[in-house]
Amino acid sequence: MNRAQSGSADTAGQILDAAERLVQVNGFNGFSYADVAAELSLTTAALHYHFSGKAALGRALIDRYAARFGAALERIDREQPTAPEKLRAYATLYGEVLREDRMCLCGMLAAEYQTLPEPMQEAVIGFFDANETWLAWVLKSGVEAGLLSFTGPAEDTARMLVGALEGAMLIARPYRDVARFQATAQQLLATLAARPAG
Amino acid sequence: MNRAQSGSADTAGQILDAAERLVQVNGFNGFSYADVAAELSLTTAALHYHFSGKAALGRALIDRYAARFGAALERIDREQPTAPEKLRAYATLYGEVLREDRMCLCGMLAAEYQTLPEPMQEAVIGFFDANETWLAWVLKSGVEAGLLSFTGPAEDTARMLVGALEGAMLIARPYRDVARFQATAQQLLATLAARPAG
DNA sequence: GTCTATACAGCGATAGAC
DNA sequence: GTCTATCGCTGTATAGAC
Repeated sequence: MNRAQSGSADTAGQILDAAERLVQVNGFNGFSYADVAAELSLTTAALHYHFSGKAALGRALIDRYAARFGAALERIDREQPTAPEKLRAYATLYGEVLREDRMCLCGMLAAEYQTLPEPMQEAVIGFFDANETWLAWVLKSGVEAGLLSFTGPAEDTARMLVGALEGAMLIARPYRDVARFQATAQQLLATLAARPAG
Repeated sequence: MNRAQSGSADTAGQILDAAERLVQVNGFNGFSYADVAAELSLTTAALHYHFSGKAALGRALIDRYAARFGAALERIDREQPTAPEKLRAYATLYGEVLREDRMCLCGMLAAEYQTLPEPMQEAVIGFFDANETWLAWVLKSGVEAGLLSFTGPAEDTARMLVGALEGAMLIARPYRDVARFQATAQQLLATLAARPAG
């Protein structure tokens, strides 16, 4: 199980694995069917058997990525009891992606958004919406438990967190410096910690 | 003066204006010499007279953008007396770019970093370094004046700010929602405000 | 399910006329 | 300083054999 992260066995899965890595590193406009085919020692014609075109492949990429991310969030909910711990685990998800010299798939696609086919645009928005919804829920529960504190609606802080983490990845990657990301993540989370009541 | 922002008169400047907009919207891998030529009713051959190739054009793009940004920072230093006001003006710079449905040029190029020719990579890093240096200086002066407060080195908070603002732009653009960016910016700045001594 | 072969559009770039 | 014309390459995609 969870083969998606360690490499898929079937051809369609292998195509998705290779394409995913290529998009996360080079962008959707920076990779080609030929790149994927070469990596799997296939021809581009074989790729077209599994995915009708680049747009369909791209959409499948986001759908699988979003599903995997959703599963990771459920796992965090199960394993991390408190809101601050959930947030820390959430930031760690980003850090793990960055450690492989990748950008978040949807962060990369957000940059290229204007050039994407509409089915992909739709799925990118869905990814961010899901993240913000989950984060807002965590933030609210953290406030109720007296473990987090911030001003304004939880939704705003959720959006701030998604944006800040994506941006920290975006900038850290050219520097090839994961510590740069970690420092920002830690700083953001510290900001949300509830100060002892006085 | 400052013709760069309102449209250049000479051909080279017009090419830079058109290419800049195209890169900020579609990315470096999402625009072509043909796009720029069409927009100016020129041929791609004419473009090659002014810029030897796409790499040279890209480098010139960043250099001009960075110079303009540097000038904007100097202007902020002149016109905004206090650190919090400087930071607010800094965030406004980002907001103005976003209002034109553009991504920060170097934020966009950071996403495409791995596919960029080396002279462009170098210039992108230089842009972020300059921003962080300026921000760190502003943050330090704000702390000394008792107007800002944060924990850890000013350099870390400077990096956090650049990343968070770039990320907020990145995400706000697909939603075509400038308010989404403004909310994050405001939240970040509020975080840095010095709490009245008690 | 994968191949060979190929079509066709787009790309960056150059030569040489004007 | 801009044009026409063209080259070589890469891109996505398809037809049809195996």
